[in-house]
Amino acid sequence: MIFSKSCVYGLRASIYLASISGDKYISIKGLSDKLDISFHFLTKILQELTAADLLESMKGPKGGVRLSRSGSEITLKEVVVAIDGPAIFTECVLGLPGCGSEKPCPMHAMWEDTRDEINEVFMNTTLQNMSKEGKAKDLRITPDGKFIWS
Amino acid sequence: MIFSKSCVYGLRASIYLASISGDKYISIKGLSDKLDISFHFLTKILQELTAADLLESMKGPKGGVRLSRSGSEITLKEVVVAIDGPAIFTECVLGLPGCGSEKPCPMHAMWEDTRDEINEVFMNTTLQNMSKEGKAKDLRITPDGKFIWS
DNA sequence: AAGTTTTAAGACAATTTTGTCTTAAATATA
DNA sequence: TATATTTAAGACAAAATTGTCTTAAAACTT
Ligand code: SF4
Ligand code: SF4
Repeated sequence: MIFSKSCVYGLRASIYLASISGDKYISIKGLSDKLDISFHFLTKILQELTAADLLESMKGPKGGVRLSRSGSEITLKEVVVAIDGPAIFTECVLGLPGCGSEKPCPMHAMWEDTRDEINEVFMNTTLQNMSKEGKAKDLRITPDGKFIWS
Repeated sequence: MIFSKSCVYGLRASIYLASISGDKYISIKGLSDKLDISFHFLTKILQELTAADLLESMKGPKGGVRLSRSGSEITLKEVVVAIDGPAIFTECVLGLPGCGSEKPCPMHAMWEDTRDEINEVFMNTTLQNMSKEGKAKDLRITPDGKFIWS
């Protein structure tokens, strides 16, 4: 699996948050119901995104989380890096330490271009790109087909 | 991490085996020393490759493992699929079940091309490609720099 | 001010992955 | 045939990831 489950959950939640207009806080309970992710687990993941300043949170009634910037200003790469770290964009197949520097591994040449393309794609795609695409075409972001954009 | 550790170890060992000429069996103990991988763990991984008919094994003195075909006829993709399964070549970012079919996720469009490129690269690169490259340029396939091609 | 709702923090448990060890079976050699 | 060497198989342990639960702190409501 390319990304950890935490990362996938973080992406799903971020994309969904980007689909919501206004600056209201959305409760994590609501998110976890909608996205079919364990509430406490999702809370921990979103805390990482809050710590990375991608989300803002508010306690109490009317509290919850929201994007700290417009969804058009947050890239998928930022979300991935906040949860899984930058390895996928900088390292490679054999995962040798000190990659790409003086002594590469044999796979470096074959992998470098692909890795850079992954980097490009994730750096150039925003949460808004994904939420608009998903909403417009009514695409799912959960395993079951029950998810409904709001 | 894109591939599991088992998969990375399997790739390292396969590439090294492809660098050895002749049809001698190479002992797993020798491999594990050379590649700095736990002997028993490597044994288990190589058993998967043997079960997938990528390696042949022989017990007893003079026993060990060897490629079942020429390194020029075994692709990196075959090794990866044997250990980690085909998911990376067929699935995607959000890892939703039944991917790419009737109801894709919003990331499908952005990811499809990259995923197919990964597939191409791994399908078109052989163990011999990698071992020749590594041997010719004396590139490392282990974390420490002590590895020496033989 | 008191009570309710919600995130924060962290302890804890379950699962998966990674790694170790023991025993058995097969093969070569003496 | 007896012994040593090596893979096969699987039990077991350690570590990382994933998931659950409890308590505390903050913010709103009455
Ligand atoms: S040399 Fe290149 S391909 Fe090899 S491990 Fe390092 S970054 Fe990855
Ligand atoms: S729809 Fe495409 S990108 Fe989304 S999970 Fe399925 S294969 Fe991956």
